[in-house]
Amino acid sequence: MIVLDYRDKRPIYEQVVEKLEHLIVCGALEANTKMPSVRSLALELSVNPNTIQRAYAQLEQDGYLYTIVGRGNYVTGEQEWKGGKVKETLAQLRNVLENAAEIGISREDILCTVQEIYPVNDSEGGKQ
Amino acid sequence: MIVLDYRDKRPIYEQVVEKLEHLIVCGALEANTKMPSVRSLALELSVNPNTIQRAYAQLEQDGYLYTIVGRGNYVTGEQEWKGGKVKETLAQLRNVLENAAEIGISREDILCTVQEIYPVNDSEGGKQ
DNA sequence: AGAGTGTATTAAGCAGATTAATACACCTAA
DNA sequence: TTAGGTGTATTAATCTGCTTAATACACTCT
Repeated sequence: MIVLDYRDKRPIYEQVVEKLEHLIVCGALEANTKMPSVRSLALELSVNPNTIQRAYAQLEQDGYLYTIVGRGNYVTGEQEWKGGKVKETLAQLRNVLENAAEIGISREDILCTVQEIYPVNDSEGGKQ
Repeated sequence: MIVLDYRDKRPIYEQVVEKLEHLIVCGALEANTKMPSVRSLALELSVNPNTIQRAYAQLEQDGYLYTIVGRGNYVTGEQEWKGGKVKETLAQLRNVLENAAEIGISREDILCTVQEIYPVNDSEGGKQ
């Protein structure tokens, strides 16, 4: 399901949180999908169950999973995390842009980078 | 010169690196300015000299300081770090934009945020 | 010579991450 | 009802990195 990077200096549980969050956010794991049990994922990653437990607890707190004791952990619907995630991402964007402005990166260079990720053809005006 | 945040969970030396880097990047510390000695800054921050030594070593490796043994640490010129910093910042920008696209943030919302940090009046066309 | 500088070393303490070994309550299916 | 899988909690031990502490040395300037 996921692969750990042992060169990464961060705690294992943080890596697990990050990778599972990505799978959920990008839609690879649909809402209400049953996650692997704490013990089975720990076995798969050759890691202690406590470490996975900690990762799942974090994901639940962040709104990406919900838990039914005795049954397992399940993926939440987009509405549970979408708002917070958008807010967080826009805050990160402002932060990076402020750093960029501080070291003199031009508005044109910024817009050029936006164009890389959000491509738009001149011919496709405002509507489609 | 700088103030530590004890709520911050990161190592002290990382905070020192970040804050001094900011002072250099934003121009508060001009090129060839003499930095406080390892011992004096340690005293000012109520921290061990080894911790400051580690921060200075990191800043030197990143091109923000140069060292003359027996004399002290000095701020480098912009050309020493500008290139790497620009590259790093644009890479961060691409990363955030990719995350934004993934969760469905619109191009318009992105451009609106850019406008916040890089304001431009309609009346001021291309030249001034 | 003396004071201030960067640098290096060693030892110790501390906090967080991780492992390990259990234990308990819950749910589900046989 | 029972057995197995589930989440959850607890305790102890180990490990790693951060930090402090106490030195020591070579260098530069006055």
